[in-house]
Amino acid sequence: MTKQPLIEDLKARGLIAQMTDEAALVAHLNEQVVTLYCGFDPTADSLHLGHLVPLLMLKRFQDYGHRPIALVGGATGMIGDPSFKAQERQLNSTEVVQQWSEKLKQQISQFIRFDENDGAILANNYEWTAGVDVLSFLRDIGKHFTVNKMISKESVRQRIEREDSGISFTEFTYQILQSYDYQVLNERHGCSLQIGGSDQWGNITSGIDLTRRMNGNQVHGLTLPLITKSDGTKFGKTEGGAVWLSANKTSPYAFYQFWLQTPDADVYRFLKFFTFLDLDVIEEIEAKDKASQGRPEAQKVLAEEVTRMVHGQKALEGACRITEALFSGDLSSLSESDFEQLKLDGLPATQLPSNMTEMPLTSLLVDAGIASNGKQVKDALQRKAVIINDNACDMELNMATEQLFAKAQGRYQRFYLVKLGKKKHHLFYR
RNA sequence: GGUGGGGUUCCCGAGUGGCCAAAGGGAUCAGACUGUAAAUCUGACGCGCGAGCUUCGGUGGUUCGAAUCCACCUCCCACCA
Repeated sequence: MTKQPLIEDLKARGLIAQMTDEAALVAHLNEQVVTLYCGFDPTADSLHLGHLVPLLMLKRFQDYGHRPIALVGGATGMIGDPSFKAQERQLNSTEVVQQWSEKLKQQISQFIRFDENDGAILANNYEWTAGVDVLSFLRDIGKHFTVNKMISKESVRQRIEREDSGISFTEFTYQILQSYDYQVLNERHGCSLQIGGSDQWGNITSGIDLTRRMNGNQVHGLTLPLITKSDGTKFGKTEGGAVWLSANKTSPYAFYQFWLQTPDADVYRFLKFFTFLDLDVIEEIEAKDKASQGRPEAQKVLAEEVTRMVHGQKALEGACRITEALFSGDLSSLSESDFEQLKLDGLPATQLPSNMTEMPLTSLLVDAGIASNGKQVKDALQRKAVIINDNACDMELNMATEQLFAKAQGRYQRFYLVKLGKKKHHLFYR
């Protein structure tokens, strides 16, 4: 296989924001199997899309023969990274952080091979941080940091200079902890490269300094760009908040839909960021899309690739089945078992309550989670945007829930596909 | 501990006795147009189908009436000690 050099590929994909001495790093990567690490702090019980790029980055390195260490921040997660955060964070309890750490470990193992002899390492910094006593910490580690330097970091500057917020000593110390990780990993595993989001640059360079001072080793750093959207809104968010990698928090179907709705202006960039497709393949797709009128193929490719990677082939097929059924427009072709299958595939579904006499349609839909409040439903009703089994409803029918969901109205007497707007679908059944 | 400045609906941010469910912007949702895209335009945006109900850090008070005035408390920030 004639792959182009790793760094060249990463550059071409737009995946590098900053790196320490490029020539030295390239040479280093060419000479040997490099052990590199990236940290993931447990700030929730699942990783989300923001973590995906660095995670895939580890895999990219692994595919090129290097050895990744995925570090779960059981210790750093207890402290909270202040980097570019406007406000002090709420501390989580030890138990919660540990629980979350376990969840992250499981997720990370889906992406990176940890099973081989010379393979990757899954570590938790709690292991070497929890037992350090204060005096040792201050004398052995703290002595290598000057406050002057710590204060001048761009990542904490706004917190220090801001009028309306400060920074606790706890969070201020974060960079020391992360630096310590690098030093320990260098010592134990010969780790010589740390990667992370571009907000991590300050923490990474701190760690490089500490490693040089304590271990006498010159190590490297590389950061990835922040993923932006062309319209300036935040990437990775939907109505319901973050898009999670856990199927329990974001269903494969919702995940697939998220990618399918990628704007044209972003989709080719995202293909480079989030898939392992070769660059010339991506270019080919782009060229083809440009040549053809109408709807591009790229979103579909993106959605398929990423959903398969995160949730697996079976889940992808389920997501496609739902998509096909809901957006092809023809409900009448669905058999009774098709409906059952949609339910299994993860189309949001709710059993109808037994008594709907007094229940407005708004309440039913809000309770099912289709809309967050009745006003949205009301608005939709007024615009005839609520559709039950192909029949548009209006405001007059709001109190007629019982007859709307009467047996005779149901497909096979029991299925009701409710559409709110063009994209929100929900299955009711009895 | 002292002095000063703050805490408004998801976010930013106006409002300083009635005209305030509270300007404006952002985010979000829906409609038109499209390609489940973008841009644009329109509407919604505390809760409730509705009558109506509950908000402006907290508690009390002044007043016919308070987000707006007073007291106390609380939290945040800056400077000084």
